[in-house]
Amino acid sequence: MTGSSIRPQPCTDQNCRGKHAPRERVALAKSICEERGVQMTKLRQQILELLWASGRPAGAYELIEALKLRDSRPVGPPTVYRALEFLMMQGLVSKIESLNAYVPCVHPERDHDCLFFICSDCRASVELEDPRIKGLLAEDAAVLGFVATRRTIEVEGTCAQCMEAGAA
Amino acid sequence: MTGSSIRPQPCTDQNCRGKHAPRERVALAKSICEERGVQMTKLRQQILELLWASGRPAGAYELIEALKLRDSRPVGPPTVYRALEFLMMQGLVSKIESLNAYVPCVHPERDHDCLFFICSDCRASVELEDPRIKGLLAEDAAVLGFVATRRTIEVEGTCAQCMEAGAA
DNA sequence: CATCAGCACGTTATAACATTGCGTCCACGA
DNA sequence: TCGTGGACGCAATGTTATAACGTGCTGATG
Repeated sequence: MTGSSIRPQPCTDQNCRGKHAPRERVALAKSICEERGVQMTKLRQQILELLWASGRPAGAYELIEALKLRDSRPVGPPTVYRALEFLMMQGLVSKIESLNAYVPCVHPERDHDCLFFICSDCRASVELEDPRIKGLLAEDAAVLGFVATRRTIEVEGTCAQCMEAGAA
Repeated sequence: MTGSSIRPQPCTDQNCRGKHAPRERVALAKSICEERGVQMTKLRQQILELLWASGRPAGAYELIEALKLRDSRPVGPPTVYRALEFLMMQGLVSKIESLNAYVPCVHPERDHDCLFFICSDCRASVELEDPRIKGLLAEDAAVLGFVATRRTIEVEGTCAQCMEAGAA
């Protein structure tokens, strides 16, 4: 047990996804963009909504499909990738590298830098923040004289629900 | 500073890549396979050697090219991907997800679970072990009731050499 | 010895993910 | 009114990864 000092800030309990209404998160994203003087266009917003609606990491081509279905809007890959890039720049979306998929960031209002737990079974992902890990990474980087710009931390495995289901 | 307790085990100093001779590491890999009763075939060994020779993360298709050049041996993508999968299973190679590229593991003899620092400038990567981070991840996973099987920790940025070069 | 199982690897095709390059439209300010 | 810059449309292409199926070797067993 390292059970001392600073605890992780997992949004108080572990699964924010259920707690924050997608609409509210999208509204928050819009206000953030406004503050920053950048444009939350219709396309960008739709993509963010789709990601929130999805409940699990979504690939770019899934989003293309979804946009086509949702309002018969045919968009090409570059369009979607540009929108995703914008959303990532703004910290509203993260890419899960090990899945080549994208998820909405639960706390764009805070400075992110997230840690993802990804269930190989149900394909869901949970986002967590753990400043202690961030600290250790900073420490290790300092030892190497390395100046970090981006961190990717992904843990694959089986989530609690799937463990139970599997055990049954 | 968290400068107490257990320190990372970065192979004593930070950049093993220079210290361990590729040949010796390949030999080690072979002996490990032998112990485990799995086959280090010619192809697998060649790929491992190429990765060691490369000095930086190499993509699967780069390896295909290299094999073609090296001994006019034309292999298809599935062949290379299978070999890489084997090497990863044995802990001899890791995939850098954020680059879609592969690197040889410096310490297959130890239980790995590595942390990579990747320079966006020179494209080199440095592998580190930090048991403290592993511990924190385990702790966070436990809180979620999550059973982890694989960890991906990648830090992108600029390495010390490139920082200096850039500053000049 | 025949045979059969297991495996590594070969081969073709295709899926999945991502980018380049260029053109158009539109809002906004000079 | 014109020019500028950002966002998007679009065609083509590049890059990464896998599916599906076939072949050849090796080693165990009857």
